[in-house]
Amino acid sequence: MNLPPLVQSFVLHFGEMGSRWGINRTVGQIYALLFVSPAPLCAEEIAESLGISRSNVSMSLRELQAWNLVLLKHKPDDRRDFFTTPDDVWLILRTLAEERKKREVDPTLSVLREILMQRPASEAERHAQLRMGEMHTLIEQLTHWYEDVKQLETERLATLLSLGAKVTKLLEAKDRVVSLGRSRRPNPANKS
Amino acid sequence: MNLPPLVQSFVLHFGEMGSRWGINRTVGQIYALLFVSPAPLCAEEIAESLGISRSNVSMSLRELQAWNLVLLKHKPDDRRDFFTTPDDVWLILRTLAEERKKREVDPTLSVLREILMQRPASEAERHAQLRMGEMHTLIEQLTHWYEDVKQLETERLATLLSLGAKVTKLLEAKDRVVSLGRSRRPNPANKS
DNA sequence: TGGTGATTTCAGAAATTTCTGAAATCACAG
DNA sequence: CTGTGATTTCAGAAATTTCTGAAATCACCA
Repeated sequence: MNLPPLVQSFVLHFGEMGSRWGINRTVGQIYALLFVSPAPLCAEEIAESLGISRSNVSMSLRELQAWNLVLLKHKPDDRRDFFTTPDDVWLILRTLAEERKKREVDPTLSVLREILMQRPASEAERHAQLRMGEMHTLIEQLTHWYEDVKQLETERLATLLSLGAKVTKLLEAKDRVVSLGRSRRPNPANKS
Repeated sequence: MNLPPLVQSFVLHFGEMGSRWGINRTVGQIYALLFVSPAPLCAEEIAESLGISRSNVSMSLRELQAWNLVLLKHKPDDRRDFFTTPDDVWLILRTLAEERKKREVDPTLSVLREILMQRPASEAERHAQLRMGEMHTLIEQLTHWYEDVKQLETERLATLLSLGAKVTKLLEAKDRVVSLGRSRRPNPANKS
């Protein structure tokens, strides 16, 4: 591997991290390299910089493309493909979230739903179903929240983030104002 | 593997999922099994139900303990250890978040900070640092938000979730109220 | 059509991770 | 102490994942 020291530390760290996720080391390294490169790189350059085989690069790029994490660029009069990452880190975050949801959350939800449809044949199964029901409910709540906030423009999303828990203060205020007298359900956020 | 069919599907799915995360198949399966079991299980029973070796169970339980994901129980007059998961799925979620942060986010932040301290020795390094700076900022924002909302009681957290993007409506309302007479253009980032 | 270079595929090699059984350790009761 | 059973450790076996080089494919040009 033949890279400026700063870049090298970053790339190596992402390699490590990659293997701690589902992604493998090489994929992580390639991504990191593309992320910090001032200009798009072609496969050959990547193989060169990271000291890995050309074919490995090809397979790993394919993986990254499946994740929608890289962009393809072309230079005039050059038929090689060049690769980058999107500039906007928020966009990268969104993509990551979306893809992980697709691969991890959605299949889990569907397995849970399927199991919950079935009729338990024993006491053990009945209890198991209850537990899975709890898990299912939780995941659905999280998913709904995600589907909801992912619609927000980045600027609003950032505002929301920076407010953090302080929004609950707002909620209390709102409850005081809005729900004079007629709250249907005992709502945790309106201790008056 | 000798389990009621519903439980078996669940356990197998979590095994798959486990390997898609950093956790390995067996660890995922054990966790799933404990999660749905009506009563705590001892290592022997786990090995038995999943058809894996006793020593494998021992190592995997140790891994789960390192993640704070299992609880140890004891029966009177029995010196074996029995294992369960917490009842409260929200608590499980919190633990998971905390541990993943500890293992994935914190080290990344610290690598980034370290790199950002250094003085770039070339144009390429200068650009790389800029990019890493963007990433660092984003991760910090997310982390702060997390540190903030994780303090909330579960009930409040749930309320917040269920509101989702609707809180931005509140924010707008608040902006209208607060900024009466001040700047015309409501700036989303002007919390006092 | 054949030539050129870029890219992908894929079978097997290499590396890594996971799993096991045997031995070691531990905790406690007699 | 000594015996008993539970638990952990760990070296090597087994399984899985990752990586490579050679061959195949592709896209374009003349």
